[in-house]
Amino acid sequence: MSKPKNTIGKGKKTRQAILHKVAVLFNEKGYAATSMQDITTVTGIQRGGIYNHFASKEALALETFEYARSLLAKKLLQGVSGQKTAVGRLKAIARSFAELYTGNPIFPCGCQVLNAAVEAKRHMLPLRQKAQEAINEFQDLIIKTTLRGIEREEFPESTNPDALAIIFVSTLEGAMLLSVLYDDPVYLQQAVNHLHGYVDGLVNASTATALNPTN
Amino acid sequence: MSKPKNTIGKGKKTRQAILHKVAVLFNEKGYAATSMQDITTVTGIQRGGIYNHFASKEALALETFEYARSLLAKKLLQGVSGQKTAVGRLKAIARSFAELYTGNPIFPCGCQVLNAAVEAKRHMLPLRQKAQEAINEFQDLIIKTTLRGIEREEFPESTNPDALAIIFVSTLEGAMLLSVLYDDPVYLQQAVNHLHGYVDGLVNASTATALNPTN
DNA sequence: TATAATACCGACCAATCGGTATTTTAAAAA
DNA sequence: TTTTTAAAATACCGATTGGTCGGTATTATA
Repeated sequence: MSKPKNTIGKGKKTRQAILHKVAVLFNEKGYAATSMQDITTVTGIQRGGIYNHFASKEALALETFEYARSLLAKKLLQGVSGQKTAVGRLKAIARSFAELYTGNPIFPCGCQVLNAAVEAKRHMLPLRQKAQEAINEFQDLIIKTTLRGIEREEFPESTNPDALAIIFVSTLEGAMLLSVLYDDPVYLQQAVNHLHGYVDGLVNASTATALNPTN
Repeated sequence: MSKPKNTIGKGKKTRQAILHKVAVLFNEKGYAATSMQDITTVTGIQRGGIYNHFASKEALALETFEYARSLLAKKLLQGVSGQKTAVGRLKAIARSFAELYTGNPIFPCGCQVLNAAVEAKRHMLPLRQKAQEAINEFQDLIIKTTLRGIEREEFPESTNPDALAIIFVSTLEGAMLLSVLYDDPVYLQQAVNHLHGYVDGLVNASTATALNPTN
């Protein structure tokens, strides 16, 4: 009656389900505080089943991080895609980032990148490296957007894209931390307002002193 | 030959030593990833000796947090004390915060408050609360300094102290995270520059639009 | 249908976990 | 000194850790 179809993997399906549920779990509890027991509970799959898909707890952590990172990056870019001007895109980046962690976020308890960066400081170097790469990617997006804004003459030549990227990432990640800590979106909102005003300030001022290279 | 003096506790001395060394350890590895074994190694004191001073691993974590918090707060205030104007004090707060985590910090691997806030999200609620209180204290310092600046007419009446405090804390904590993640002080330095320019902007502009209440 | 491959379970492992009770040692008081 | 008290070390506990492995469903290929 039913063509079995070449369903590309039924195991891949559960593998994805594991990735998603464990990504949520790791983000809530942290890697070290999460036991394999917790993982079997949240996935409904026993130890043997988990280890059939992933070589170790650490390998699972690295894959969940990658899974969450790409998903969040996709969402962020979606929120930016509508904008045509560099100013609009930069503002959308801030707004879209804030929306990732406001309301009903895909992954509660804050940004995976920040959480991973904090947990993987000296040990778990592979995860630390992945966090670095994720931030690099975020910064590159901002830098390239800013450069394009300079080309389009939205921003003065003196604008420093690297410095702007640092301020963006720092402010957004810091505000996200506070919003999670107090369970209150006001911190993220305030950060978005601040960054919007900051970008506007670059446009209006023909002599942008704030972003000149100072070191 | 030697008066033993009424040395108020020799146990208190080792207790302090434990607090300091374990505060460093927790900040580097995190609470969950640190075992009592690690603690005996770093302190040179066996399990029984540790539990003679602290009721549990969690109690030890709470006390080390409090120890580090008060020590860092003291250092921060030292860096601010020389300033008389509100502008000078706000700038000193940013600079002094950055110096806490640059060069040879007392506690490597970043800010205890941020680290605790990340690790203690849903579980370890007591630690989470302590992190909230620490941030409250930091914000209050900035808010009160700003209010004083308004009274002294350094800042226009329209200045929003709460919003300014949020931007300060967000930017500094976020930049500190990046400086730890990349092991590069440039992020903190850039954040300090940005905040200094931001404060200057408030002074010069009689119509400060960026900080108006927008929600 | 028979056959092969995959997915999953659950008992089990040595090691380590946080914590306790007891003993030994050192310091303080008499 | 002697006595008393506090601090540190030792030995040990039950529970849990991440991980393994043989066996068994389930699914895909034919």
